Amino acid sequence: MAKLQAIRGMNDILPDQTPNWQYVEKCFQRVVHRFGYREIRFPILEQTQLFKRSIGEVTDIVEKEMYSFDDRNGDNLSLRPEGTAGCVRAADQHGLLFNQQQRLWYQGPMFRHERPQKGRYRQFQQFGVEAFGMVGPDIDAEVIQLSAMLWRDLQLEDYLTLEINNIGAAEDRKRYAAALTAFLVFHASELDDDARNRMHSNPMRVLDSKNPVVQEVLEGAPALVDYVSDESSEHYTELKNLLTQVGIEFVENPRLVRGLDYYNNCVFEWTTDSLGAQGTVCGGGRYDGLVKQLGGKPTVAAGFAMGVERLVLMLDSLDKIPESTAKVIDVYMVVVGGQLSGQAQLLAKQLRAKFPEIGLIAHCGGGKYNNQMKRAFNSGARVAIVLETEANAPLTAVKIRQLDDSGDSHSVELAQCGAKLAEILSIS
RNA sequence: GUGACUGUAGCUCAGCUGGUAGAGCACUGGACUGUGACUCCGGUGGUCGCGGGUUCGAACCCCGUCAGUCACCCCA
Repeated sequence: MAKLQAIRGMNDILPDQTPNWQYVEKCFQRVVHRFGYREIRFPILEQTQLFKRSIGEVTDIVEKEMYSFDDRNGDNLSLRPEGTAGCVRAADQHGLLFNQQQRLWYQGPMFRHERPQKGRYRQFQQFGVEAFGMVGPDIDAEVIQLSAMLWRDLQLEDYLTLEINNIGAAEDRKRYAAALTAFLVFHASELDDDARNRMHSNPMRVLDSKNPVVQEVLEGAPALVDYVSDESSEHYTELKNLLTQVGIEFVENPRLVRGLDYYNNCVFEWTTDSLGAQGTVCGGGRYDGLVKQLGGKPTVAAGFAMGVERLVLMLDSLDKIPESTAKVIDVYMVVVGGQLSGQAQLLAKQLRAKFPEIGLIAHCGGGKYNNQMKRAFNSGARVAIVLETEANAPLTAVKIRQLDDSGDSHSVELAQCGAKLAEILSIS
């Protein structure tokens, strides 16, 4: 029988890595709190229909990347491929949206059946914010500012670039798409297969083709800007002013189009060149029509999502994770001789009760002094408490040894153990 | 979904043109040390990703499959 292993593209995060994740998660929670966003949690599984209607029937995500299946009732369900759809569904279902303003954040696993690659996995962690009920560009600026502040806290600001674009309203895009398709059809012979395949179904996706030949053809293509309404342009201009006022640098990328259909007006991406092919760490924008599209009362919205794996990868490769992140224990209790087990466990219990904040490992499994001391050092503990007696003699004193360079060792009576420990660790 | 490369002990890897698996680290036993050391001696540990095929014989050749890595694609 074949060895059991994790599903392709789904990673185990081992104890050596979890501190890095916790570091990122804490940073995010701190930042989000600063802006007054509240957490919302919603299911990993939803009706497939939700994603089809929000993300778009002809997007790659829905067409070929969703984990969909019929459950025992015959309902077609999907593992969520992103967070916004579920967030909107939950918020609307519970009456959080109509005539209200909401600032929400979420975090959790998303699923997309893609070929695994660096920074791209079939189960991946996303972290996102969604703001509902605010019309002006100030909320766009706010969510961007929130992300920028996270980069600052994570010391990544020098490695990320903000790209923005105005993709206009849905009607604007419809007119533009028609014009673009006409252009592409005219130049079809100069395009690659990929672009030809997409020029009818989703012409705007051709814009961010990486093929230089295609890009050259696109030089002469109609520009989206020319099809965008005045209202939309004003919104965009105002957003740029706001970003400038709060000191956030950006580059305008007229080719920036997002892969999910619900976006409109201002969209943005934070990208890096330190991650290989998966350069986008965070992406978002406005989606004013989505709530209505999903059956709710019209409610404007803006938000973004970021890939936590990519952030952790970035922090790792740039060596931006603080040393202290890996939380180690403080005390390792060395227990020489099986007859001391009971007393060791009792002493450990008392110390843990007395100093709830310290981490204490009481050695289990026997073994000689040398090996236990070795484990004590390798554990990262600051001190070792050594329990050892002559054969069958009662335990009346312990040795507290500092595991730093000093190597100081103190012999103390059992009753004084706690006090001495507190003194050495400078705790009360 | 397409392509390239990779898959040998817990870890890092070696194994020449096919002849019944090796090193270092780690772990562990002992010697020496008033004691995480150093040095020395010994030990545990591998169905060579999995399944077929060719061959007297395959970790090494062929096919398939699974997984990993990177790129395309797409996106976070």
